[in-house]
Amino acid sequence: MRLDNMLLAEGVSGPEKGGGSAAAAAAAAASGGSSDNSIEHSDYRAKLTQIRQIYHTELEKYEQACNEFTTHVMNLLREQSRTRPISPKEIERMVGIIHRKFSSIQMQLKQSTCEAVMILRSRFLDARRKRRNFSKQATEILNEYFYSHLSNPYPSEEAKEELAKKCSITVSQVSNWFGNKRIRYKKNIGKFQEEANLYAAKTAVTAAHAVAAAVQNNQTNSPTTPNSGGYPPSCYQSDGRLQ
DNA sequence: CGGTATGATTTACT
DNA sequence: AGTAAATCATACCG
Repeated sequence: MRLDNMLLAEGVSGPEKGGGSAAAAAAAAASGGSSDNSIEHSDYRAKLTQIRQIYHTELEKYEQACNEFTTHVMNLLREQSRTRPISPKEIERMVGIIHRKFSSIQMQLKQSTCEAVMILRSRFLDARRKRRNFSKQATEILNEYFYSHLSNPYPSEEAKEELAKKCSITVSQVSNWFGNKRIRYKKNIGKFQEEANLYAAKTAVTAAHAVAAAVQNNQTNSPTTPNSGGYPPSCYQSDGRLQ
């Protein structure tokens, strides 16, 4: 039936103690397959797990109640069997009725669980749709990286992960940011000149500090220029592609 | 309120 | 798979 499939797909009625994996898969599926799950999704997963737990405990309760009630009725019938003949067919019929009643109750449980999941999902999607600007600190870090790698502002996967961690955002958000930044910078370099100078100066200062520290440590290495090709905004081209 | 900045999504290309 | 470019939707600010 429909509800069962839905709950199964949502990881609610799947492997009972499978842990987050099923829920994570469900979350990934819910978000349309884009598997950028990591941070924001933990909240979603936690709530889904909660729903699943409630669902299972309730289901078990109903199951137990059904069994109890069945045995109770059986006992009653057995008692009655002393006064009047009771065919096995009648017993079967009674049990059938009871089970049907309880399964209809379970259906209600499934339905409300489904509703809860749907609400949770829509909230989750809404939260995703809402845009929040990154913190000042995060943009600071991202800009620092961008302008200090202006000649090749394409962070590797590891670099993205590190930036994501530093900024407490997801890796795909870092990718988005760099995508937007690259295109917007290229589109109007002039508008970003001030910002570029600012961050160039900032990294220069930190580099100077590093050099000073190195000198103080008597490490007379030649200061490896931190890749910032220099102030001229030499527009990056990704290997052979002219702007 | 209107304009701009900005994060996210979509589309197309390689 | 990763990116450019266009576009969408919202946040932010005067």
